[in-house]
Amino acid sequence: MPELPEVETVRRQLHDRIAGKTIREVLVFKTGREMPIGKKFIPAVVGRRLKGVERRAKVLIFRFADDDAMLGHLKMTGKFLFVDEDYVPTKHDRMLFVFDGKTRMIWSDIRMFGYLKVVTSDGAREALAHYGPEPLEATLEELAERLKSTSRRLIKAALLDQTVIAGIGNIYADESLFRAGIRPTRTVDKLTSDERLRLVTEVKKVLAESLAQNGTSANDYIDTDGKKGGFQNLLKVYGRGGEACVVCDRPIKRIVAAQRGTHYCVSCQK
DNA sequence: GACAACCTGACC
DNA sequence: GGTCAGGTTGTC
Repeated sequence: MPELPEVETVRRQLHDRIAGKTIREVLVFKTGREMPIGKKFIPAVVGRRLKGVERRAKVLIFRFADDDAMLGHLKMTGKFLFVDEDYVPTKHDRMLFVFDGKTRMIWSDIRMFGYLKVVTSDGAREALAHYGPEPLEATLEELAERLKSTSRRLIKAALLDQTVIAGIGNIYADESLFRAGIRPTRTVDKLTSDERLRLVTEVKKVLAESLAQNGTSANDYIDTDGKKGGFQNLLKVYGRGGEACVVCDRPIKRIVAAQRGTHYCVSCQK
């Protein structure tokens, strides 16, 4: 599913529902390449109390009372879903977590790219150490400086690089560039300091606006109640190749840049 | 940088 | 049959 606004929406819901609760039971339906842990996983989590659910970049951190953690990445199609007792698992469900008070949480993942893994508090710190600053927390100056250091790459590639700035993905990279009036194919070293500042300003704004809408359900993102976000209705270029630009009416172009589908307006973005 | 890989499904 | 999909990682 997810970029920062979607993962943060899920984090808040998870925290509200399971913080303070103990994992009583785990059923594993599908393991997969990223989860060879198999037998070790269940005893590593069952009986442990969750202090809360945190987020760093697109990673969910299920923090146990002793500061060890279960790290979760949804990749493209991962979902957490709270379900009733009579819920029947589907073919894409990977695990069921049963918490205190009959709270039942499904982890499903159609494409099986995601992972859950248990780490110590040090292990969590190490696993998350390489990420760039959180765009909703860092200052504009900090964020602009991060872009400057990435030199001659395409700006689109730099925005997608989690070690430069954490949490931006394909949707918000395209939307930020449109709002800033910058073509995705420009190289970072060719941007003026004014453009870098404008771009990170729009990164912050678009992420905050999407978060306020509980994220974007452009493909199959849903929250832990199975509900869609609302920001797909406010996208200006992502997924709109061939359609008219909302500003100038000329067709939005779709190209491949940084190996990802990339959408921009030839006329509004220089 | 580009590219393949990890996987499944939807759509043309 | 081919192409595409909110991600990441490891190869040339």
